[in-house]
Amino acid sequence: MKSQNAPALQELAQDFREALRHSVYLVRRLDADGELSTAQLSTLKMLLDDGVRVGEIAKNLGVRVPSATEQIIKLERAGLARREADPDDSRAVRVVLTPEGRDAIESANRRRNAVMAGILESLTDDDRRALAAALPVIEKINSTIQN
Amino acid sequence: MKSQNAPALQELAQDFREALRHSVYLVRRLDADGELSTAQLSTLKMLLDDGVRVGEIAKNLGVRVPSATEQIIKLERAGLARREADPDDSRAVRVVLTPEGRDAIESANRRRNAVMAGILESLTDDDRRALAAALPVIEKINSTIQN
DNA sequence: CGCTTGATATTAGGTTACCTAACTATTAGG
DNA sequence: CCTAATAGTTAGGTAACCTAATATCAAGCG
Repeated sequence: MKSQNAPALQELAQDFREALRHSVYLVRRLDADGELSTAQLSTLKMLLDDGVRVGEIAKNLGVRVPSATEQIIKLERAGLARREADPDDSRAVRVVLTPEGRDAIESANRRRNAVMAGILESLTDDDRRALAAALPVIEKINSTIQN
Repeated sequence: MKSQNAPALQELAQDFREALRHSVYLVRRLDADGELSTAQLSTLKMLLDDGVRVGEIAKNLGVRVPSATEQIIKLERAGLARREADPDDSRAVRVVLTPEGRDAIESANRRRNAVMAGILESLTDDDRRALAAALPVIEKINSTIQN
């Protein structure tokens, strides 16, 4: 079994990487609607559990702390997030969503989900089932970024 | 059935977009090994069918022509690709891989596939099966970028 | 208590990869 | 033949990442 799995693993790795690499461009296109950039939406979504520290945002996104800071400053200037002092640790900063930020997530998602739904609509039921079954797996793989 | 599918479609679109957005960061990490950037590997791979025009590369990647030109110039300077005059249309340019370019694809893929295979190894057989089943679907979705 | 070590975040400066607009060269159609 | 469309490049700008350096604060230890 091992000797049968080993080559399949390599091939799966190759094909999956290829698919993800292509998806990078798809995401860019989907997000190029002038609402929120991919990076800003990703950063905003981190704030849905209230009061997140900058370092955590960076870790969860898989970027360095200065990159997270930069995004947060942009979100703050746009009125979508706010930085507050951490009561427990005055080195730290707690980033919170503003109501406008919450709305912005909603709005960007609505529009982009509609576009994606339009694409998914052209698939077969089997295709959609296969996709749905793989999503938890993909998220499991994505979560390895945090280490 | 339609009325049952409609909400599921929205939810699937949302979840899939979320997964892909996260994957953007995973791909960035995987490709941050100093070999070839994501953009350069993607551009190089376009050249595997020999003699591709700049406009086609751009279209297939989902970027504008000047962005493709920029990548091609970098690849050319690195000795990985070459631009040749199109015999049929002297406005056009045919981009071809050099042997070094072919090697570079090989080498970048080998290393990164190994990392990805390591991640996939920690999954269950069912997970890998689900992932494999979804890959053609994802590529089908990705291919909508060209329009 | 005071000092050093480590952690948290920001600032500064640089790179990559995209974009639009403007330009050059060539083809094709009326 | 001349105008309109097409292919590509150049110029200039922006977004999002990075590393290195800095300022602040926390925590442990002599």
